[in-house]
Amino acid sequence: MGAAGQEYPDDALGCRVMRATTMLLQTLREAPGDAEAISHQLLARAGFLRRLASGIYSYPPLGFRVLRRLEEIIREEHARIGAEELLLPALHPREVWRASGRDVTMDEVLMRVSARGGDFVLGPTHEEVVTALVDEQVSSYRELPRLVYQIQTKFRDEARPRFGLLRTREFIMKDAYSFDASADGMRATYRAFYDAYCRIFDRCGLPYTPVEALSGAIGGDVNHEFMVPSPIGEDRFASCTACDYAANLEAAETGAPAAPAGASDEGLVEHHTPDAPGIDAVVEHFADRGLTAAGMLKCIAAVDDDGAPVVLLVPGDREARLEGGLRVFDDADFEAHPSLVKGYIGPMGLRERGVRVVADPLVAAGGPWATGANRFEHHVTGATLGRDFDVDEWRSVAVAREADPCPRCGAPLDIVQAVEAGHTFQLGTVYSAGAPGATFVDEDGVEQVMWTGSYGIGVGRLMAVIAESHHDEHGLAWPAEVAPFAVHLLSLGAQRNPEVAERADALHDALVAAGVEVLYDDRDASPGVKFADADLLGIPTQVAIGGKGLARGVAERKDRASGERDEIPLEDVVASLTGRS
RNA sequence: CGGGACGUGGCGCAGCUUGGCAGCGCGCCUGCUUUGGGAGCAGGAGGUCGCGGGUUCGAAUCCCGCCGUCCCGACCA
Repeated sequence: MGAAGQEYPDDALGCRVMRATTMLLQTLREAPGDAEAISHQLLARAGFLRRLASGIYSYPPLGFRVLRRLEEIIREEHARIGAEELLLPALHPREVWRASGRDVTMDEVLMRVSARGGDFVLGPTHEEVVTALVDEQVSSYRELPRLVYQIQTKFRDEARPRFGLLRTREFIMKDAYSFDASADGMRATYRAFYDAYCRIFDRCGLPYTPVEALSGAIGGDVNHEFMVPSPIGEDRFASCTACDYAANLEAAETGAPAAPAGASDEGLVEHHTPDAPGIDAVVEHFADRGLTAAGMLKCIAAVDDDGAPVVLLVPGDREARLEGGLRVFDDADFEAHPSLVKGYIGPMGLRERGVRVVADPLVAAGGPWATGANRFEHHVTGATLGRDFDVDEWRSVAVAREADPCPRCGAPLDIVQAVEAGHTFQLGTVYSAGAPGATFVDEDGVEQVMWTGSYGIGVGRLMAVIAESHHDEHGLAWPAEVAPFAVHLLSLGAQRNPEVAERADALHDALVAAGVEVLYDDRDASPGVKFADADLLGIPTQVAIGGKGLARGVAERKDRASGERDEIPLEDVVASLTGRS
């Protein structure tokens, strides 16, 4: 055994605690009862994280090393596109959020703090702060573009933290922000970030799909989510089985449906349908006519950006997609528009009453329809497009389903459950033109507004997603680039065999000297315990030194991911692990 | 915020129905024996049974209130 307190050089992560006997690490045979997701169970069992409170986690050294690895990959790829790292305050004067209006729009997730200096917000994101910073320091087009990023803890008062690191109240986030002199510049910068993101996720060993997304509360136009398929995903996206079309289900369109059904001479008939405000109740009422939900026309009343009423039409067995700006009617809206009867809306005569009608193309392919009669407790059957009602605008507003046609090529769509691991936005001038604002003087001496983008990756979430997709029944199996150590060295039976201890100690020292990041399991534990823990921790390469191998002058090596084993002559171990064989 | 479940040593759980010395497995400490895929024996440490109140001679157990945690839903840069 090496002398206690012996000094070793710091490794690449600035850590010299590499012996299991001196590391703050406890593995658990059983997962904590509050861990549901497999990633959460394994990360907790292997000692990568500990829960302090709901959605708040500590990272013991092993987990911290994985975070540092992820950060290093992110730093390298950001450096490649010329982005500079900076650090921003976590504590923001509440006035900053009042000025941008997001104290209202993000009200529910803001964590507020009062202190002697006044009222503060724990930053959930930093667009306002960084925009103000760049505006102060940049005044000329000559200084643009500017690309900056931060890696730091952010806070959101999540309604429901879940699945371990997937959704937490305090989380480590990489956020980047870009400032350009023109829309074209912004688009070029966006492309650079998009490519950097692909490299980052590739290096993390993740199967990912960039999907088109809605922009949500952040605002802006073009944006992509980087999705990793997973059963714990909170999102779903549509993905074409033939071309590269992929979009979040909230944004996914579908192609034109099959040819319209043959003409029918069924007349429009009004029926008394007491106590049947929903699709299910109406279907039951007309059960003897063979009506199904697919034969009903679902009519959703909404209000658009300008406050004007819109009715969306989709088949009754479909969900309607409310695109940006549309808001479903509340009770006050129904009072303001008495011609739209809650629970009994039909498309007939709406245009005449100044209500815009937007229909999914599926509506043209079906019918005649059963639908609301615009009269309390009455529905109609036989409603036919062109005869009984018309449509102002045809648009894909039904939520896509498995096997729906792709909007680009018509091939069937897959629906995939996934985790959003990263998100890139072209913000345009949303923040730079408003408060706090960011402007510069162009080559003609005229003041212009900067064109901006923002680009986020949840670092803790990334760790969970990698664990989710890199494990087996024995434990974790980290991809090489993100593993906490490169090599897990196990001494077997060192207590009773001094030569094993000597050889293992010497090998540990030699590996450290050669710059190999090695975790040395020098505990006085049985071989079974060490093997089981090694498989649980998931360090890519395991090297075992034991009496059996020693007798033949070899160490045994196992590749954690594939399970493949081989033997290496002791004198060749360092060379083979450093790639110099 | 709505629905459901659960809070008992570091971790996993039993005990609660029917009130009567707080238990089991893992982990931890000491000793001996073991030793190539989560060893055995012996001894030991560690718990205000989530918190507060009530009922009772007596409450982990029954009643009331609160807090916390997880799951489903709503929400979600």
